[in-house]
Amino acid sequence: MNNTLDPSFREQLRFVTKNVHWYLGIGDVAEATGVSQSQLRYWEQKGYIESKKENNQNRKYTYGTLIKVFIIKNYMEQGFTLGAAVKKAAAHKETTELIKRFVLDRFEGVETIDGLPAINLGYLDKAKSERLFALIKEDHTDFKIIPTSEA
Amino acid sequence: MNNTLDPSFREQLRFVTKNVHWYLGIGDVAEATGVSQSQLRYWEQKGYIESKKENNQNRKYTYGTLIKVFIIKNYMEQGFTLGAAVKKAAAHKETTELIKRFVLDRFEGVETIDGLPAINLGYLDKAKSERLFALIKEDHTDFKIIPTSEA
DNA sequence: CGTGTAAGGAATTCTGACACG
DNA sequence: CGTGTAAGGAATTCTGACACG
Repeated sequence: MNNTLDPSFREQLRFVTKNVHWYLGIGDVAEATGVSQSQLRYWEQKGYIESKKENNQNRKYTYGTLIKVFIIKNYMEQGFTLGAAVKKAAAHKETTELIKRFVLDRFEGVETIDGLPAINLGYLDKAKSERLFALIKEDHTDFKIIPTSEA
Repeated sequence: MNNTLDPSFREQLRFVTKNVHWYLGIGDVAEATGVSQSQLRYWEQKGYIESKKENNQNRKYTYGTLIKVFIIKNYMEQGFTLGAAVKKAAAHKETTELIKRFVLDRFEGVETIDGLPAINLGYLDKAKSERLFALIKEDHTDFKIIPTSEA
């Protein structure tokens, strides 16, 4: 239908997450995680992490793999062996995906309430009698419920 | 019902977002957005986007810049000039940061409720009488409020 | 204004081997 | 088991210039 940007934040967010498929180079992953390039190649050879090689060229990593590498590294620093760290990291893999799902499902846009930026999270209940907002404050975020009638 | 692992998911998330500072190469940004490398260099020269050059070497871009580039490109495809597209893209810049703030402030972990993955968003009210959860379902996400006493 | 290209140099990544252990 | 390094080649990115417009 449209491959252009809708003015709505929500549509924008969906559009971006759906259409931007990006990868990181091995140097960027090594730099960000503190895990060496030789470690990354070895971990891949053992099947612990994955990379993509589009045209039989350089390795490219997803964001999920970047995080996985970082978590594995930290478990190793806690004393786990490489193999054990990999197993532990796998338990956390689902989290990022769930958060992404939540944001894509519930993010309706950014508004201003009481002079603060407020994330519109849509209807709180199925009866659609109340709307839920997340008010981003200086050092924390509060929820605020607003009856639909007031809108 | 708590699937809490090692350090809590929350701590893990904070730790990761706080400690993993990653960048993308120009080739990765070009590949992901469909904007050519020469365009990216020109846009930077004009001050529309930024890149970092750690050791006076190759350009590195943040995720925010990646998104900005993608949005600019799409506005241009809608007929806006480069300059106009940049201004429009700027209006969306804050969104990603706010969502990140919200997730870091409110994400308490992933649990299981009614057999579904549920994101624990902490107390709904200041009196801490109710907790808010986001239940991730097949094709949408519902909120669920649970009185603290039931916990 | 905005982007592409050819050119030569610089920085990055590749593989397979070998070292250490 | 897990990582580092030296080596030579391949792929990537750099800048400044020039073209088109």
